[in-house]
Amino acid sequence: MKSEIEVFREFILNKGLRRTPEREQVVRAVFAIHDHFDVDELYVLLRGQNEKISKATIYRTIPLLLESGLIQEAYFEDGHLHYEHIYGHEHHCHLRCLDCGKVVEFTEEIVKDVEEKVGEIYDFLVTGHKLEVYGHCGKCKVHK
Amino acid sequence: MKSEIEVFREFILNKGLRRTPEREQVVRAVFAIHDHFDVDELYVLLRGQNEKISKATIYRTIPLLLESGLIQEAYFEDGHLHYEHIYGHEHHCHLRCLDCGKVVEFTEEIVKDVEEKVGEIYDFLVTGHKLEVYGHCGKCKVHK
DNA sequence: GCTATTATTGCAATCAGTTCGCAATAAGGA
DNA sequence: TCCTTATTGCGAACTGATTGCAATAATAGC
Repeated sequence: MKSEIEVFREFILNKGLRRTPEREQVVRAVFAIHDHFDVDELYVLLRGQNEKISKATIYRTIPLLLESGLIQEAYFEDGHLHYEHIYGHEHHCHLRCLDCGKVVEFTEEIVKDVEEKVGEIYDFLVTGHKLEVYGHCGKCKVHK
Repeated sequence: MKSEIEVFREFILNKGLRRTPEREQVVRAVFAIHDHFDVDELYVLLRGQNEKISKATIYRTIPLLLESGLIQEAYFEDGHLHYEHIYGHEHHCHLRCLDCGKVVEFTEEIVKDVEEKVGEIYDFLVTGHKLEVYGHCGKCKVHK
């Protein structure tokens, strides 16, 4: 299996874009975080490694990562989007605690069937889904 | 079944808040739009009816509508959240076209089972879910 | 390897959506 | 009817994200 950097380089090449150290730093940071992240976390991580990268560049790199399929939007919270890397990971859904914000990942094959069924009914070429289940986690639900 | 205004009034009363014409205008606007909406659309609608309401008040009313269960967040797009009224409507999911932005609503009972199952496994008190299936609609997929 | 072309970067200015401070207003209890 | 204080509207402020521009650096052609 290709590494994420290889996938990214192929993508960049195919699009006729340029391979820059800044973009690859972002790719590495994204795959160094094994959790959901936002732009600011990437920025802090890279700056902490003495990488000289601007936030604007990170913002400009995000759409490339989305388009190349390396990351996807995970959820919107605290006024901005959070992402997660998906390359090399099987698809999963999120279970979120409305009180403490804890997020658990789970997989559910049956949603694939829903995708297929809905796509047929409404004549869509379905490419994916996002399922978020929410409620109150074990710790938080005792206070309810 | 209680009307949305009645539900809202009860909520306001229970919270010890005050019943104001501005808040009720927002409730009416929300239920006058039979589609997804954002804050600006509410504002334009209300202003078009010569209602003198400020955007700040609409922003301040949204959390009340969420908490009272009259509306829910539908999706994040174009840099801001979009909502939909849910009181009096059965739960539904969204099928979205990634190209033209078209949104189709559908219902899928099976997701309820997923909720239950996942809640048990991870010890969550599940209160709801959000499922968004995306792809390319009939019109847009021909260009792919 | 060198040069020319032009995509990319960093910075600061800008923009859009949302929140906040504050004085004026008005809801609801006494 | 009066009093207390929540709510409103306004504009300023804030935040996340985008953009214009000059400097830089990646690629293609020689």
